[in-house]
Amino acid sequence: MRSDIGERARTFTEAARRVQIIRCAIEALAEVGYAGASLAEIARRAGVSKGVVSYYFDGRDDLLGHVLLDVYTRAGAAIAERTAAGQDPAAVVRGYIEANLAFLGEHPADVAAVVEVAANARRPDGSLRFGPGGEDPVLAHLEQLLRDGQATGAFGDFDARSLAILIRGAIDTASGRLATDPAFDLAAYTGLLVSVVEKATNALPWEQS
Amino acid sequence: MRSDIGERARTFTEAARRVQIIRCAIEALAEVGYAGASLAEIARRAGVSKGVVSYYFDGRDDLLGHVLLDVYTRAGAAIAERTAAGQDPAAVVRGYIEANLAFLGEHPADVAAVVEVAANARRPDGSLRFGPGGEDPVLAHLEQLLRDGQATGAFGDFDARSLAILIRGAIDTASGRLATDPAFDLAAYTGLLVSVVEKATNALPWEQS
Amino acid sequence: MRSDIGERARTFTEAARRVQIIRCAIEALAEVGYAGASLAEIARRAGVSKGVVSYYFDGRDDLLGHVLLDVYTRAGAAIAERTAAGQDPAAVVRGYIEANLAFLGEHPADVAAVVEVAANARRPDGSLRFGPGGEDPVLAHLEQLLRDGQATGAFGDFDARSLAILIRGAIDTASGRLATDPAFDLAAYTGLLVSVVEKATNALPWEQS
Amino acid sequence: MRSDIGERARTFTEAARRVQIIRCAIEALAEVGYAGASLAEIARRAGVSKGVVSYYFDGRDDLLGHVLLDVYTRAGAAIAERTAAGQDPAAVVRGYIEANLAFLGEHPADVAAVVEVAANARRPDGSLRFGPGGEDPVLAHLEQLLRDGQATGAFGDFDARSLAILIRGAIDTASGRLATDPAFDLAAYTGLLVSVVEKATNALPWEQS
DNA sequence: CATGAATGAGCGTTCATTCAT
DNA sequence: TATGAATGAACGCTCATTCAT
Repeated sequence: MRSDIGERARTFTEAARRVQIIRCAIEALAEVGYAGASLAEIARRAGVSKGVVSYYFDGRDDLLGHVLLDVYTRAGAAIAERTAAGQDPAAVVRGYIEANLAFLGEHPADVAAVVEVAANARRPDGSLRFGPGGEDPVLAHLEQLLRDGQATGAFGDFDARSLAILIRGAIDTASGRLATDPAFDLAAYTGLLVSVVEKATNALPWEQS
Repeated sequence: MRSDIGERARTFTEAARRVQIIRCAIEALAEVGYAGASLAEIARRAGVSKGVVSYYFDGRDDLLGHVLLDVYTRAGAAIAERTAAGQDPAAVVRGYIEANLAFLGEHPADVAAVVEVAANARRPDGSLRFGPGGEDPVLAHLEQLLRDGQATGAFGDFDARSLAILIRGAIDTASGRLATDPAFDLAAYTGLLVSVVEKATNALPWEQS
Repeated sequence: MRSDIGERARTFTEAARRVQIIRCAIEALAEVGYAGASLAEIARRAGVSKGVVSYYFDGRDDLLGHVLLDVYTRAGAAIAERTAAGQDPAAVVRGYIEANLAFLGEHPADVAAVVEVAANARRPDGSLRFGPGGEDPVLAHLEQLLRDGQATGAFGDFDARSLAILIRGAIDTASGRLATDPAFDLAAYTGLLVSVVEKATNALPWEQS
Repeated sequence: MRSDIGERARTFTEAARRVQIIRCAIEALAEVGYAGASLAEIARRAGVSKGVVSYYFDGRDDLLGHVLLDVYTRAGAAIAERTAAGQDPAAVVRGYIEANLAFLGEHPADVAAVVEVAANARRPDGSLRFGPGGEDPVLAHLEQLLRDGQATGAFGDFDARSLAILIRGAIDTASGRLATDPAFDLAAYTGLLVSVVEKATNALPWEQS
C-alpha cells in the first residue's frame, strides 16, 4: 500500500496503524531528534517491525511529512477556534498567540517534532523540504490577521509582514525553551508577548485602553 | 595533530588550513544542513581529501565545535562593540539588537551554520551537545542587559527573562527568514524589533492602563 | 537483531546463519589472521554482504567472542568425555592430553582461530580482552586435575601449577606446528607428551635421587 | 635511505637512531600489541615524527622484521654462551632451557614483542611472514642439541623432533604467563622444566643420578 | 636529516529500502 | 498484512605511505 496523501484511508484498522506510527514518530523526534528517529527506532516504539512502517508510508520522508501534516492539522484546528471571524482584530491576534502557546504547552512533543522535521528534512539536492518556500502559509495567515486589523482601523500603521515574522519567531522559540528549560514560565511568557503585540499594534499608543 | 582549543596554532600554514576547513564547513552546513555536511562534503568543498579534515580536527564533532566557537567569537566581538558600558540602557539594548541583526545580514551563512550545529549536535546519549543546558549564556547576557536598565530605572517593570527570550526568538527567526525569503526586509525588521522593544521596556507607559 | 548470548536463537534460519558466519569467521581467522579477518572478508567467504554480519552479531567483537565460545564449547565437550570422574588420576590426565591433541588434529582451524582471537582481541584501553586475566579457567582446570592426583597419592610431589603451565604450553604450541609444518607427527607428539607427563607425575620415582 | 639488512650502517648516529626506534617499537609491541603498535605510536614513543621511521626503515614491515632480528640476535648470544661445545649434552640442554627462560625473565618486553610480530606479521596473501616456513632454525637447533646427546649415548631413545617442539612450547608459553600472571614463578617453572626434560632424555630412567 | 602535510584505501558501523515468505 | 532477512551506499575514522620543503 502506498500512502497517497489526501486519499481516504481504506479501513479503520489501517488508519489506526498510521496514527499509531505517526504518534511514535513524534515521540522519537522529540526525544532523540531528527537523526535519532530512524525507522528502526520508530518501529521499536510502535512495537512493530521496520517493514510495517515502510508498508504504511512511502518511506521515511513520507512518514515525517505526515507528522507535519498531523500536527499542523490539530494545531490549526485549535488556533482556528480562537481566531474565528466576528471578533475584533485585537482579540483575534491575542487569541492567535494564546492558542499557539497553549498548544505548545499542551503538546510540547508534537511541536518539537515539527521543529525537528521542518528544520532538517531536505531534498536530495540539500534544499529544505518543508522550508518556507515561496509563500509560507503559516506566516501569511498571521500577516493577514494583522492586515485585517489595519484595514478596520483597529491597528495602527506598522509593517505587518515584519510584525508577523516577529510574532512567529517569539512563538517558535518557546518550543525549544519549554523542552530544555525547566524554569521557563509559559504563562508569563504568553502574557508578555500578548502585551508587547498589543503595544505594537495599537493605533494610538498614548490612549491605549 | 590534535585541536587543542585555546592553544596557539603551531604554524601559520596550519592555522590557515584550519580556517579554510572551518569556512567550508560553515558553507556546507548552511547549504546542505547538518546531516549533509559530512566530512566528505566538507573536504570536497575544501578541495582536499577526507583525511585532511581528520588531520586538523579531532573528528567531526570537534570541527563543528570549532565552527560554533569561530562564529560566536566573531559575532560576540561585533555585539560587544555596540553594547559597550557607559551608554544608557536603551541604547545598549538597541545596539544589541542592531548588532545581532547586522551580523546576520552580513554573515547569514555563519549564523545558519551555528543554528544547524546547535540544533542537531547530540551526545551519544541523545541529549543536545550545545543545547541551552542549565544556564544558556547568550540568553543570560541579554537578560542582564535588561535587568541593568531596570536597576537604573531607565526601564519599567517587566519580566526580564521573558522579554529576553522574546527578543532572542525574534532575532533567531530572522536567520531562517533571510535564508529562504528573498523578499525579507532586514532593515525594516530591525526597525520594528527595536521599536517594539522600546515600547516593551519603556519606564513611563503613562497612558497605559 | 542482537546476539544475546545464552538466549535461545529465535528461529532455525537465524541459528543456521549464525553458525555459518561463525564457521566462515573461523576459516578466515585461521587463514589470514586476526587483522585479515575483517567483516568484509568474513562476509565474502559467507557469500553475503557486510551488513548481514552486523545484522546477526553485535559487531565484530561480538562475533569473535562467539567464535571463542563456539570452539571452547565443542572442545570442552570432547575433553570432558575423556576426563570423566571415577577414573584414576593418571588416566584422567592422559585423557586430557589426548583429547586436547585429538581435537587439535581434527579441528586445526578452530584452534588456530581461537589462538588468533585470544592473542589479539583487545579492549579500547589496550588490554587483552580474552587474556588470562586473573584466574584463567582453562589452566585452573588442568591444575586441579593434577592436584586431584596428588591428593589421592597417585601423583608425586611436584609443582602442580608449573606442570599445568608446561602441559598447556606443550599442547598450545602444537596448533601452530600443525598449521605450518606438514611433517609434524601429531601421534608421535601425543605419545611423547603423555610419556613425559607420566614421568613428571610419577609417585614412585624410587630410583630417582 | 633504505634499510638493506646486512649492510653496515653508515654512521654511528644513524645506527643509534635505528636502535632507538627498534627499542621503542619493542616497547609499543609489548604494551599495546601488534595492531596498536602503529608507526605513529612508535614515533611518539621515540619522540620523532612518523617520517623518521619511514626514513630509517623500509616501512612498518621492515621495522618489525628488524625487531625480530634484534631480539633473536641478543637472545641467541645469551643462549650460545650456555650451550658452548665441550660440555656434556645434559648440561647443554639444561643450559639452553635456563638461558631461554633467564632471557625471558630479564627481557620480557623483547620476547613479548617477538611473539607479537611472529604471530601477526603477514604477507599480502595472508600467510605468516615470519612463520616457521619450511625449516624453522630455532627448532632445528634445539633438535640438534638433543640428537647430539643421543649420538653420544648420553640420552636415551626418544623422538628428538617431538621433544624439541615440546620444550619450545613450554618455553614460549612462559612469555605470555609472565606478562599476565603476577603470581607466575619463573624460577620454579625453570626448575620443573629442566627436571622434566632430564627425565625425558635420560638413557636409563631407573638409574637416574 | 627531519618534518608534517596530504593521500587513499580500508576499516567497522548504520540505515533506508526491498522483497520473499 | 506483517515479518525479518538482506542489500548497498554512505558514514566517521585510522593508518601506512609519499613527498615537498
